[in-house]
Amino acid sequence: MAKRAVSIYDIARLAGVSTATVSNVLNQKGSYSERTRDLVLRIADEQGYVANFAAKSLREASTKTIALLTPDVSNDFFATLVLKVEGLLHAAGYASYICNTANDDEREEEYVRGLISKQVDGIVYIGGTTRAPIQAAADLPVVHIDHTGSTGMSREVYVGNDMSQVSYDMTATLFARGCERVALVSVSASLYRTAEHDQAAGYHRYLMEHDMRLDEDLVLEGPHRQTSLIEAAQLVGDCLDKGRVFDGVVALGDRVALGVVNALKERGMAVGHDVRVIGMDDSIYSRISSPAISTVRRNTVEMAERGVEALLAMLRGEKPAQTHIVVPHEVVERATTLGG
Amino acid sequence: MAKRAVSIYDIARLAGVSTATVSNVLNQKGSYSERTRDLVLRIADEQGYVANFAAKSLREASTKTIALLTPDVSNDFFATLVLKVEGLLHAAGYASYICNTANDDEREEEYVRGLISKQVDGIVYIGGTTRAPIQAAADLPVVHIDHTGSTGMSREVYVGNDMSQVSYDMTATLFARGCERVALVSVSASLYRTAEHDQAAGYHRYLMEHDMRLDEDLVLEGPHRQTSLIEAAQLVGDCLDKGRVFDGVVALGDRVALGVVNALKERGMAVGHDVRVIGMDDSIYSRISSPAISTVRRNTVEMAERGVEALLAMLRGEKPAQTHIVVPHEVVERATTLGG
DNA sequence: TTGAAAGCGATACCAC
DNA sequence: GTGGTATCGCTTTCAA
Repeated sequence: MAKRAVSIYDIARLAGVSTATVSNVLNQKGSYSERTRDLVLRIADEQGYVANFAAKSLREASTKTIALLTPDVSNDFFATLVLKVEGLLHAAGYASYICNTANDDEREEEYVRGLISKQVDGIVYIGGTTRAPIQAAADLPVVHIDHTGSTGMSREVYVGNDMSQVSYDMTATLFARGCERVALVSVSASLYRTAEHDQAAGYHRYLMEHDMRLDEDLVLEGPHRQTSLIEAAQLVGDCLDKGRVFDGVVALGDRVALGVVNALKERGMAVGHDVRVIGMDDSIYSRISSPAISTVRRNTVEMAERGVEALLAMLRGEKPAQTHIVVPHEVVERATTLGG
Repeated sequence: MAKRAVSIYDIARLAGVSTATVSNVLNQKGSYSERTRDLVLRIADEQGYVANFAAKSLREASTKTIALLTPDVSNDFFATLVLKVEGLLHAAGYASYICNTANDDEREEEYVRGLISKQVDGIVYIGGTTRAPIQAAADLPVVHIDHTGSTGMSREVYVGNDMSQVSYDMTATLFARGCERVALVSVSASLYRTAEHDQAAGYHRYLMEHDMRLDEDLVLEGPHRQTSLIEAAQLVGDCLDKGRVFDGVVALGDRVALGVVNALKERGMAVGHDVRVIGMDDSIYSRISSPAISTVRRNTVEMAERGVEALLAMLRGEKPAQTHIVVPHEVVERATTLGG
């Protein structure tokens, strides 16, 4: 915003017509002669007319803007989702606000208040967990992508994987490869992703279904919220130091898995043979590791597509077909479980 | 936006005062008695009043919104900048639009047109290159962070490293460690970062200043714009296959460096001894590699701070102290140049 | 086909 | 200290 831009009035005056006609032509609504259309369009072009969205939004009660709330865009899993969601929304004529909440409820509430004031048409949560419902008279459509926590809005859609099944499949993969004692490693940075208990649940369930006892000593959880890589390495190192024995590791996140692999390698263990490891997210971390880390592909592209699709439907006033969309995941085995 | 929210009129009516008074109280402007203030505030609170920013923006010709244009937020270097810039702007009361331009001029122009229509107060380019100037009557403040290309606006500030000096220092580091034939590897994905010729320039300059001939065979450039990791590995592999000899590699980017390191390891070369490698950005890629990759820390935090500072100054109507801010960089040596 | 005018919600000038 | 009212730029209804 800076110097006064040309308005619809200027165009109207220059074209010798009314603002109503100019508006009609510009929005291809109502009716007008071909002559006036060409005239108006020419003048608008000459004057470099650009519609003022603030005015339009005020009048139409719609800003064509969506807010993207994510704990941290510098996390590559979230960033990939943000990229894709923004792209799809842009293609549909919506602009996207980016808000980094740090998974902090207070911060998030403050953001949401501001966003409602800014009259966003909808909200997309990407990753993380929300504990507090939205406090507002507004009632806007909300989509949760790989995010837990409800807002209390009347229209919300959840998109994500069946996380319990994901960790179940991870655990199953290790046992299928011959593991007998499988540890679970989770650092709180993985909380950024979604509620931890869902993820641990599948691990527990697998053990129970196969008549195995849950050994608390093999459930490693880190407290910090930074550098999950290093923290995971420490957890595993400590565990080994205490003389605990395991031959498989379910790591809740590829970064965690990478830290685990590094720690095991340092201790001289043959990863993929002595100990098998599986991570999650199919991110760059699992691919660049040596040995390459087995992981779970969670299908971010489909999540983004289904989420945006549902949001656009709600914005059109339709009722989304489903409120809980489960995107299929897929175990991708690499050297850390296949050996070789 | 959804059901009609309470407006300043509702508050005025309920409080038995005028909208002018309500506005004054809410904005702490003008004068009003303590009694009316308390009354208005109480009612506003009871009604869950939230100011309508569209109206405010229309009236004040300022949206308190900034657009962040970046080629690709899923690139972790850019994402880190986006995260930091957004945080600082948020603290200053500005919301941020996120726009992924894919470094495509046409796409970028379309974005900018929309953003001007949306009445953004300013634009921050983060990474990449822009070839086309902004076509618009609007004149808004622009900040370029690690980005090349001017917009033609009257107020713009550039923030970044001296990229020529960065590659000069990278080259110098390798020679200082005893290298005698140093290759340059750049894949076009590194173009996302900034103009390539600046980066190559330092390499050339170092060779010239030290009376060395530039060997075209050792300048490896990839054409694609994806997975710089794999592409870099191929470039280096091909180069070795052709029997070319080198003992040092300047990789324009940590991902590129990681690809190079992987390729060299696969060929059985001792990275850090037979061949030394240095990357750039001090990203996660250089740290998780084994051996750890020497790199150049480019100081994203300071870039974000200086950039936002300059933008806020311009938004206040001040003239920024400098239009070209050079943020210092720093070579970080690790195993790939130190050996060991 | 075209236009006059009301109104979206907030601000600010100027009277009182 | 308080309030009436014009105004920001655009859309839309209704009449001509």
